[in-house]
Amino acid sequence: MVRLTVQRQAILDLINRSNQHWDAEELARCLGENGEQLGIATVYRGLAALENAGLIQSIQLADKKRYERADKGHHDHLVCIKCGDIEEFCDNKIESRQQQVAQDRSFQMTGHQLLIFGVCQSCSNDSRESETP
Amino acid sequence: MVRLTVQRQAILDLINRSNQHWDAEELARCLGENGEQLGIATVYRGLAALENAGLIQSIQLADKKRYERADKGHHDHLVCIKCGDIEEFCDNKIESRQQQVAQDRSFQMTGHQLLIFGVCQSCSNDSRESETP
DNA sequence: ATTGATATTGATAATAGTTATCATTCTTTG
DNA sequence: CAAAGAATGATAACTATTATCAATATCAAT
Ligand SMILES: [Mn+2]
Ligand SMILES: [Mn+2]
Ligand SMILES: [Zn+2]
Ligand SMILES: [Zn+2]
Repeated sequence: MVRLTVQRQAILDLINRSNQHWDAEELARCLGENGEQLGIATVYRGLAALENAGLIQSIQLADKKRYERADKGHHDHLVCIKCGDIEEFCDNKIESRQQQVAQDRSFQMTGHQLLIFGVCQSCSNDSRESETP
Repeated sequence: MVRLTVQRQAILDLINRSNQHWDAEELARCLGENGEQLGIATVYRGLAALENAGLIQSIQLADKKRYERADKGHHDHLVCIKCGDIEEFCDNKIESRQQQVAQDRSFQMTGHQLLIFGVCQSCSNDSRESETP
């Protein structure tokens, strides 16, 4: 299993204390600001190790990977194309239909990722305000 | 609307004649081998322009974007983690549940992407053969 | 505790996919 | 035809991530 070095523990603690979806750079910066400065390569390796161990989870966005706490369990995401905000949801009907789809094709599913893109509530309020009525 | 230059027409034709999920590099190489050599930047720009116009569609994988015919309409994908093979499916129950999830949160959905990862049938056959029984 | 094997770190080079720049070459429009 | 507007292609630049490698740290016996 993973060796929980001070560096990895720092990464894990920060992620577990928060509710965000962190990218490697943000994480390194935040740790640095809190006196826990670690090399960017160590952050990438630490994140990979922690994810392998199931201690954190991630989502792959178009440009970068983002990590979050694993104790929330599996869920999927709504991504706002205006502000980048990420909301979460889990729909059991969707989850079970996916199993079915895979089974129907003799495809041994190991995982999945569902991203819903669009405009979040707060962003659509913002644009409504600035309309010419 | 898009200007259908000879370069873009070549890209579009190749995609429309095939059933694959092309990345920019593959496309450029294949065109080059068929006497339609175009700069890689032109390929990237052409793909973006054609997609904007709705003439092709794409999926964003972890490492790169892959393009395919648009006339098949929307569908989602099963990606084999062994051989990279990409299968397609469309499940109306999943599609409608997504609408519901978005609506419930006042999230204005503009699109989505569902990737199911796992081992395809042919790859799981392969590994069964090489087992010690 | 000492030693030797193994794993981790951090600085930095390298890689991969993609976008930006810019001079040149089409197209379109008046 | 001439000016304005796009598109092209070579290549530089950029971003996220991985590879390299020497220096440390940790582990597992002796
Ligand atoms: Mn999440
Ligand atoms: Mn497809
Ligand atoms: Zn938003
Ligand atoms: Zn396969």
